[in-house]
Amino acid sequence: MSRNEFICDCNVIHQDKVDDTLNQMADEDLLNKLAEFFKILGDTTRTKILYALDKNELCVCDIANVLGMSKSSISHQLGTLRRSGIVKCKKVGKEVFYMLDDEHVQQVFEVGIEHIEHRR
Amino acid sequence: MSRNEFICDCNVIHQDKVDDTLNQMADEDLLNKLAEFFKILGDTTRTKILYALDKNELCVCDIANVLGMSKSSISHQLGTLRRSGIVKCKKVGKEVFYMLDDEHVQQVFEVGIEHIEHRR
DNA sequence: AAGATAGTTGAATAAGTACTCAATTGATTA
DNA sequence: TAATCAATTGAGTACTTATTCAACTATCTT
Repeated sequence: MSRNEFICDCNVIHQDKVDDTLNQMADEDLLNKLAEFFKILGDTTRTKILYALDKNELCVCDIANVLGMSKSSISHQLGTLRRSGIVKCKKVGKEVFYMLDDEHVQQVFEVGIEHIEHRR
Repeated sequence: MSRNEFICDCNVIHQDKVDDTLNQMADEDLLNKLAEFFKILGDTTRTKILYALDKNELCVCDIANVLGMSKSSISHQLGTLRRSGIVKCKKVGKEVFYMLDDEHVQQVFEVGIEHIEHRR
């Protein structure tokens, strides 16, 4: 009687493959953080902000103008990106300049674009 | 009077940087698809499914047992992954075996894991 | 000191979505 | 043919979240 019977609503069909997969699975914690990372990238507004910041350091108003959106919504999203360590900022007078804080974002974007262009 | 005044609720502070960024921005369509791709990856269940399928081809029950979740919820998520071209499947009798259909997923995962391990 | 401007923040709302449950399909077997 | 089992599907629900709006903070200018 495997542990799975209590957790899942179906039988184990290929116990060997299930066990092998379970042995190779990464930490629950790592997989959650991985999903969290992609969730942050998985929004049009945030994607555009990051793409823009890859080209230039920009203040909130600049970004709002590039995307054609309100300052407030951009600021909210920048907060999300900042809290997850993907962008950082420096304050200069009244203005706050944002920039990328993670070289992995560019890499992930490149692969993502390859995926899209390959699939059309 | 720039076009931005009509779209956005704030002034253009650095017109040169805004223009330069706009010139370098990717297609709206590409950026939407990019965000869509990451959104698919940005869910714990789907991340775990993809990680598991990277190790073995599995049927729906196998995956349900590996993740300790119901067959129905796994099937729903597999549908999402299939429709976005990230996994494919082959039917063998009553069983349906799923596998990755995109080498970019592994690459993106690798970079994502680097990002997480670097940042702790 | 007063006014203007950049940016942040919290609450409210509207839209999206992951999972459950129940019903159904499709293939195998008795 | 009936029963069984893997898998799919649609509706319903609970939860999350992106944007708006309004109020607020901080900094600069006059």
